Order: sequence, then structure tokens, then C-alpha cells
Amino acid sequence: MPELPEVETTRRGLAPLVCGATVAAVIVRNRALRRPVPRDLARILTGRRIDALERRAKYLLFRAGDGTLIVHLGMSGRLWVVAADAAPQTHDHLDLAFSNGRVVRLRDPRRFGLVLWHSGDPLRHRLLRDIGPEPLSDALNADWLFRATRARSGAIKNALMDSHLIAGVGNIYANEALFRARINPKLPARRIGLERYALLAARIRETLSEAIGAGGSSLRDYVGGDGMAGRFQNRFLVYDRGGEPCVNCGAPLRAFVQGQRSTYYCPRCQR
DNA sequence: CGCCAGGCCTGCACGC
DNA sequence: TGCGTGCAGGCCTGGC
Repeated sequence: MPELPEVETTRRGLAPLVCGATVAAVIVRNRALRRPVPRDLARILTGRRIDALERRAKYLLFRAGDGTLIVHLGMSGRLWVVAADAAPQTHDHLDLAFSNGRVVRLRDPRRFGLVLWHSGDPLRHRLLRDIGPEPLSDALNADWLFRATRARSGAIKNALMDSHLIAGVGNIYANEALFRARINPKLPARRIGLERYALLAARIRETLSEAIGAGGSSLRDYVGGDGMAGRFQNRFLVYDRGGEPCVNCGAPLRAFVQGQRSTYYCPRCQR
């Protein structure tokens, strides 16, 4: 499941290969993603040059002149470079062929992904404009988290997964960051003070940065087409470890469903 | 064979 | 009335 570190790894891998390149052809094999791929995407993109590849939350932004190709990988999407003559396989829904001979391919078995075109500033697109601060930027800090949670009655774990509060923190990293900050996922967000939010902001950034570093180590394989073999999953401290001993205190980790998502935590360390 | 995770948008219910 | 918030539903398929 691509979380923010995988999306950022994808961005870093693709950027040097597509920036400055011109789109020669667009092949859409299946338009039925979470929203239909625009019918006129090929007409719009062909002949355009990619100026930059950016990321906002988990959205990839291919800046191309006065518009932007916005791509979201959902939970099973992969975007990578294939050989120009590589035969498409099942779930390979879209190819972007560039005039430099490179082909960027989207594979998304569950089709929760998204491909759309936006003319004008993509940050003002309806899906992007109300997203909270980037977790790797200084905009994510104790002041913001504290202020933005005063009126919330819900648990901190659910708040962390609200994209309007913070961009791009998914279930795995919400679990991991809360463990590292020693905060109980059930704790109401409004009851957390400035100091603990400072710690949490630091741990969120730390966890995501480490994961990006680990994803970076498999960057070559990924872009080469071997799929996403990032190594950070070996470093999860609580995620998917219900019943296992806490690395910190040895107490058995607990698992439960919170806001329709699996939560894992240490009942002794996280208060 | 049937269930269900998973991101995240959408629509609805609710309280101030 | 309107707005922010919370909650549940829906989209899909691979893997158990």
C-alpha cells in the first residue's frame, strides 16, 4: 500500500526520468479508476512537456505547462518506468510514453487510484485545496496541531488520519508515530497539550523520513520494474504486531479497530 | 468459497 | 441557517 514514503520514493525515482521530457503518446486501457480517467487525456497531454514532478500529500503532480496531471496511487497503485516494448499485464491501466523513449506505466489492481487533469494551479483543485500541512515541512508543528484539535472530540489516532489536519499520514504511520511518541491512540485529541504535540510532530517527521530513506534504498529496483521492495516494513514497531512483545517494555501489543481502521499499540508505554 | 483490509472521498446525522 | 465534526458506505481485488 503506497503511503507517503512510497509516493515520495516514486516521485524521486521518476522525476529525473520525466522532467523535461515530452509526452509522445498516452495509452489508456481501463478508465475505471476511483473516478473515470478523463476521456480526452491523450489529446490534452500529447505534445506537452513535463516541467516538474511534485507531491502534495499522496498526490503526484506532473506539472505540464498551464496544467497538471494529478495521480493518486490509491492503495495498490504503482507507477514505474518500463521498457518501451514491455507487454502490458493485467491491471496495467495506463501508459505515458515519452519522446525520449521512456514509458511510465500505472498498475493498480484495486483501482482505488486516480488520474486526472487540472488546468491551472493544482493546489487549488477541490481535492487538494483543503489538505493540511505537509508532515515533512515546518508547517507541521505543535502550534498547528494544538490549535486545530481544540474543537475535536475524537481520538488522536483518527485525527492523525484526517487529511485536513495533516497531509498524507496513513494508518501504518499513524500507528508508528503514536508509539514513538508514547501517546495512546484512544486519547482525545483535544486533551493533548503543546509539549506532547511537539513530540508527536517530531516523531511523525522522523518516522516518515526513515521510511523514505528505506524506500530510497530500493529505488533502483523499483524504477527498474521489480516493484516496490522498500525495506521499511521490516522496521514497523507496532503495525501488524498485535500480541507480540513491545520492543520497549515487553508487554504484549494490543490490536483493535478504531474508526474502521486497525490500531496497534502498547498499553503500557502509550498513555 | 467467503470475507475483508486498505485510502479517502462522499453523503448524512448531529450539535452548537 | 450554516458550519465543523463524526460516522458509515462505497469503490475493488488478492490473499487468507
